[in-house]
Amino acid sequence: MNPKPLRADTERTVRAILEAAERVLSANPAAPMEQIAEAAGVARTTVHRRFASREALISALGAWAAQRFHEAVEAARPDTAPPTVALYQATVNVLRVKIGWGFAMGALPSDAPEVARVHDDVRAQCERLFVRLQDAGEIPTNADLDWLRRVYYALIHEAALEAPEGDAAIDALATRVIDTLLHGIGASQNS
Amino acid sequence: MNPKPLRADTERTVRAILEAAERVLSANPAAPMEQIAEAAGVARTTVHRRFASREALISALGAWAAQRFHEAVEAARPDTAPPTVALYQATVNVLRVKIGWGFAMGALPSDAPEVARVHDDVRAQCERLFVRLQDAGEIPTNADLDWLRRVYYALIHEAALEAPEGDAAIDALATRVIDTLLHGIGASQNS
DNA sequence: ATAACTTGCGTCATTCATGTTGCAAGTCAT
DNA sequence: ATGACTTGCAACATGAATGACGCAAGTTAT
Repeated sequence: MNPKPLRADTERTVRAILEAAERVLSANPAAPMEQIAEAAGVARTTVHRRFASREALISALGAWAAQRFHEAVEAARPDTAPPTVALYQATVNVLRVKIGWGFAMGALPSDAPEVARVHDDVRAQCERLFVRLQDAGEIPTNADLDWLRRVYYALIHEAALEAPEGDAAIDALATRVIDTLLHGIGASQNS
Repeated sequence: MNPKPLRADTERTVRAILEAAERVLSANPAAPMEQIAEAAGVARTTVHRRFASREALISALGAWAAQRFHEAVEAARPDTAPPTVALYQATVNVLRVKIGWGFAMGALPSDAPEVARVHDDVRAQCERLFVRLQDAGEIPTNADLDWLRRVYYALIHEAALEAPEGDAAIDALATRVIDTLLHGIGASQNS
């Protein structure tokens, strides 16, 4: 997909800029390019060299996050692994990405068709997984799958705000999300 | 609270501007004042006459929405009505406000202490209501009340995106929110 | 080692949003 | 009806963000 492999130099710079953009813009979506450059430890002109315009940077940020999102779901093998396992693994993986790239994933008006395509793909995978969960008897067959998916996204979004560090904490978070999704507030599940 | 009662003229203009700001900014938070003025059907200078700066307008918008939010919860008598009734009524009322003032309520970095105070008040009312629901046996006593409240907010936020018109639709939405909150995805409650 | 590339810095042009003011015409309250 | 207030319009001032250059110094790959 990349006809010309980037120089090691360049790649480091691009990554630094994207990470800085996530950090700065999540605090203030209207932050000027200069703040992003400063946070990335580069000159403002360098940002403009890598990303022609502010819009291009935002767009690239969205595409980058969408890619990580897609990888996170793929890694859970939602179409082949046992559905309850896949749901748990996908939750953990997506939580990780969302904690680090929350702005780029959520508060971004991504009008890019390429990004929309990835999100549609993930949505389709999510819905297939829910159907598999229904077949396994984990979800009632009369459940509204669209509402289910929206609640699932919303719970992940909410949980990611806690932004814990350790693996154990993220496991606990994922467990809580799935518990709440399937059984609502109340006693934790004893499976 | 208002030492000088506004002229009928002025009040209409102010309301039109606030409503336009909600509409325009929810579509594009960085929209220039001119777009807001246009949407309100007034000249740009008039907006500046009523609100000294952009920041002042945003702040007033947040304060206005916070007020409606507070009224919505108050009207449900959360401290005196039977807790399940209060929960339902508060959900319906807040959904109404949130549908019309979603931007001002949610996507607003309200640093104003006055607004923060109102939100804190509502949060306290919400938590008292949850305790009453625990006492009534509707919520397990081992529930994490903070997580519960955050999920409740998130579900209302998500439900409000459907933005239905009729009373019946909002009733259905509130029922779904509470059902999901208490029992998770699955068969609807048969109370 | 060398050729190609990248970066930082200073500089400049341009565009755009914001905020202000004065005045004529219209609206409101009493 | 009258005095006070509000609005639209046009014009102006200002500041900030964006984006583009060229050049000297440093880095990378082969």
